[in-house]
Amino acid sequence: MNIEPQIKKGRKYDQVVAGARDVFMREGYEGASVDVIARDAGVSKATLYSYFPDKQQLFMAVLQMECDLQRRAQMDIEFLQRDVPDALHHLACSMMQFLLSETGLAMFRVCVGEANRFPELGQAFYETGPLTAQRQVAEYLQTEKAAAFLDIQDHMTAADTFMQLCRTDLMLQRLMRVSGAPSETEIKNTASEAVTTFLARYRRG
Amino acid sequence: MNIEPQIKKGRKYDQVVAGARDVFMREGYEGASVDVIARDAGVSKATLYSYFPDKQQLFMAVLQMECDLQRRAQMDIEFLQRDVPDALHHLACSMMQFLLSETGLAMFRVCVGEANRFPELGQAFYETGPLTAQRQVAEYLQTEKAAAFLDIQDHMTAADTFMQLCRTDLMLQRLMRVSGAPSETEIKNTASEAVTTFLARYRRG
DNA sequence: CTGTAACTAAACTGTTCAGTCTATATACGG
DNA sequence: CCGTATATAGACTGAACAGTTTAGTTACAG
Repeated sequence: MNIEPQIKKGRKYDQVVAGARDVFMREGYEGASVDVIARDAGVSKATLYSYFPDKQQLFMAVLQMECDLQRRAQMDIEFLQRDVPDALHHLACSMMQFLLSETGLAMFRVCVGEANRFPELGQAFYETGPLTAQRQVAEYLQTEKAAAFLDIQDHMTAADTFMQLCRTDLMLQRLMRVSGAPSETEIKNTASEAVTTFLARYRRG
Repeated sequence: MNIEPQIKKGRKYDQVVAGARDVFMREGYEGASVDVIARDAGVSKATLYSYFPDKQQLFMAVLQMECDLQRRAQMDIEFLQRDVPDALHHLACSMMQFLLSETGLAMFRVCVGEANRFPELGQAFYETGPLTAQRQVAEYLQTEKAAAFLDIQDHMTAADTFMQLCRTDLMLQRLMRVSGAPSETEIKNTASEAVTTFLARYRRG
């Protein structure tokens, strides 16, 4: 009888994925050696290979888990009550917080870097990550409250614009290792900027 | 006496860089083997190593050259005469054309993927690529003609917004290998969208 | 206490690849 | 036509690393 709900067989599954997550995010896909992953996960290589047929499958599992986590975290719906500009600002901040975090950047970096060699990887990431987020934003924009305030024809395009306005130069600089983690106020200012532009475009009347 | 201006010693320098360019852009940094580069460049491995001390230096040279090329190409100033919305549309199109091209994507992909292991690489790319482009846009926005039409406080921020509006979901999809090359009209539509939003925010009055 | 399933350390295999080296060939200035 | 510069093919070294195998250990159910 098991008390812990085991996602898959064996007690060390989570441990393996957690270790893999760390190493992949730190070193990228090619840079991460399976030996190091096993060591970091506190698990033997043989055990690792009893859970996953190969390195690529392991990586996909990590990615899937990471995207799920973020999706669940984003589902903060307390912000539906605020008035629209406020809600958008809140949304922009939480989006940027993730995009600019080490984890968010690392995932993006690895997927971008490896998309050529593993197209299914890039596609999986695109769908569970950015596309899902875009859908969530579009959904919000169709809310009664938002629709009363905004004049939008194509909700997916508008959502894309909004997200794009959150991915500013700040993100590029972090991606390219030009600068370190941005301050809280930097994020807030950028978010305000994004909301201002978005509202200039889509505010009703 | 040489007729061709040789950038560095030896007649095969350009050949090596050209070959390296192709392979790196096709396979990424790790994926590109030096043997393949040498073969593709029509040069022996020993020759290659007589020009460059190691793989990384070779890669940096390729990157530098590519950025220079694009910078020079962007310097199309015939568009200064058009009225502002037209000029912006033109600019957006030419920007997207590059960002969405195989070359543009490949450079971005490799730099992003490798920025962790080679921080100086990411920084070099950021400066010779996106930052330089941003400066050019900001410069245009300070033109008499543009300044008369637009109400901008912070030109670099405005330039960033403009560029960001050009890097839409289209680019993300291409980066992640979700879709193939976009059609001319897709680019034009997206550019129009970007210009509309930009003008909504910054048009004077 | 026993049997089985999961786990372990570590050696092993086969491959890939950066970078070196050697012995040879071509080109070109003087 | 000679001598040096540069080029060539391809063998070689040494390291890294994915994935396998083996022989032995732990944990736990019954």
